[in-house]
Amino acid sequence: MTVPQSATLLAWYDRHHRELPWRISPAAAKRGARPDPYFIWMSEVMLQQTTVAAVKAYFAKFVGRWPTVKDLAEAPSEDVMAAWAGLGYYARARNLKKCAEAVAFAHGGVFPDTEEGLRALPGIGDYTSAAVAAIAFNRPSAVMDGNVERVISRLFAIEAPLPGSKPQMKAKVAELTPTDRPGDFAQAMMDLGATICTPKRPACALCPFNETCVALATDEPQRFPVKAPKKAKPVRLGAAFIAVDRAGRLLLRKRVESGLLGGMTEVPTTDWSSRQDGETGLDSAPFPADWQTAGAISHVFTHFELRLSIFRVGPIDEPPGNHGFWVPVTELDGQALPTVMKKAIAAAIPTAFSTAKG
DNA sequence: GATACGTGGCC
DNA sequence: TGGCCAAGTAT
Repeated sequence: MTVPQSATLLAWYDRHHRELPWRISPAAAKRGARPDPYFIWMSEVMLQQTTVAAVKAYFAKFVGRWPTVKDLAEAPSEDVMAAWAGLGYYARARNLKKCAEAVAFAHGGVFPDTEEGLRALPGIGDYTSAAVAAIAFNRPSAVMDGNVERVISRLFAIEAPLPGSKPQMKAKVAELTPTDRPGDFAQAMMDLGATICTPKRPACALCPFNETCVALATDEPQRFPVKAPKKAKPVRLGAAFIAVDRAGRLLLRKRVESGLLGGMTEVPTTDWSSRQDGETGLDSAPFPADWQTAGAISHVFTHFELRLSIFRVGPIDEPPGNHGFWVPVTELDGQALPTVMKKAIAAAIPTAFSTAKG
């Protein structure tokens, strides 16, 4: 055998597949069973750029609270955003809701069963449309995520850097994908990448492809995939304001629907680039008050690092004017607070969350 | 094609 | 401990 065969991988998958809450077993799939497309879609959206470990609790929470796509479509957006809080990439949650509404109200509650039909829905791109088509509907789509890129780049020792080499790799995936059991094949490639063909220290001795892998035969597998160099992260500075009234309520705001942390809840802050190092930002407080310093936090986003000076005041009488909405400090868990905002609050009110981070 | 978009875990 | 990484999509 000189080239990789799908049957080799499928035999490995039969014995070494991961058991995950949204999956059915390969034995059941062979008997003709299919998983719930709603579960597969939900898991795939949550898993975009996110680890299985982080997704599990959120998946259980979402399908427990909204067992069908219709339930999710009819849920208030604020509830969906609050349930997603902490998982990151919040455009996924906004699109999840839009997609559920499209399926429930424009497709009769039934997911499209083709890659093209799925691709037209909000939040579903090249990867997710192929993955849902293959896994939920057993379509022979070429499924390529970061795991598959790593496996393919090593199997064929592809020197061209990502992302430019994606079309070349996708052609290899399409060539390998079988018409029999394409859903299991897609999941097998991802399981292989996640458990054997790992970024560092791959377990090549256990790999079903170790007799045909060009990188293993001629090079260091962990050198692949070759990637374009990354850009440096700039630092942005700002200040956050923690105001508590005499009733023990915290002042919050809702962010605009688009962009960074779009649609999520925040504490009042200055903007995050104008302040020069050394200034306090107090002149940008939401209202005049006896603001006290309460430390600082740092938070790393995908493309910049944010350093926030924290100021607090209270207990105070509610100031005149509309500055947002006031929520009891004991009820913050029901809010759509992203992690960076929980850090800012915890810096000023250490008891605000049972699991404060940062 | 380049850029915006979160978070937590690992070494 | 700071950089890297994890089942990408939208614009």
